[in-house]
Amino acid sequence: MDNTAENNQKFTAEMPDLEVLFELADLFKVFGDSTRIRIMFTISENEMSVLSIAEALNMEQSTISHQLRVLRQNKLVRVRRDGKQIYYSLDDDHVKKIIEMGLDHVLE
Amino acid sequence: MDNTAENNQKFTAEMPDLEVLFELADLFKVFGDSTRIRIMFTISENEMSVLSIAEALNMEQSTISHQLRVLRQNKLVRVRRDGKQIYYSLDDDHVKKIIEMGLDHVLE
DNA sequence: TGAACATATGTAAATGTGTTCATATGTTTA
DNA sequence: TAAACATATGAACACATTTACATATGTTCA
Repeated sequence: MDNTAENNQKFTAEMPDLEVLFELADLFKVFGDSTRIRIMFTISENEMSVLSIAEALNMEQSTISHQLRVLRQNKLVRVRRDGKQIYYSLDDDHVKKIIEMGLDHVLE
Repeated sequence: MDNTAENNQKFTAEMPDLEVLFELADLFKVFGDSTRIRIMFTISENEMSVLSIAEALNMEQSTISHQLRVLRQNKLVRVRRDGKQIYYSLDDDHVKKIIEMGLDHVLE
């Protein structure tokens, strides 16, 4: 059984509970903002402090902080404090894969 | 080179142009609404008419029609007219895979 | 052709979201 | 401890989104 068939089988099972569908939509909502997408790209290779991210994207520190909170709440980033700075990085390869699937669709 | 490494390489390449990032965010925005997610599940196995979808989800016909337009504009559904009815189905396995990746994250 | 049916669309109301400004919280170091 | 710095948070505004209602458009068939 190849990967595609496996995926199809999984997908075409019964529709998940409404609650799960809401969670799913909420997850995608997080990816549905260009600032958050840019943050995710920015911290995809190396962890970065909040100010560095803000500078890299040329946006307000508070804007980035607000959006990092959304990413945090949805468990999409890892957080590490070192002295005054707080470093953010992407949580796992899962996140990258979701973005890649989207990129594939957009770029085709 | 295994699949994961391949994906990482693709992902960690330079950040795409701003324009692409906007498109990417717009794509995910489409997945970020529970009504549209439910529609996508509903038509994932068999094509369905607009009214059937509306009945299946117990929502107004116009609501479904509005959301189907969003899905259409983003090339996520296929459309086929047969007489008075218009049948919608998911466009490709791409779409299913994006949803599955999301489900994996939500269900873990 | 006209009535009946299926779908699409315009509009308006309610709700949600992103950003900024001001400020609070937490950490370091002089 | 106080000043300086990094980050987080509350509030307000502008803007976007979802939905429902009313109605237009398009198709069939009597």
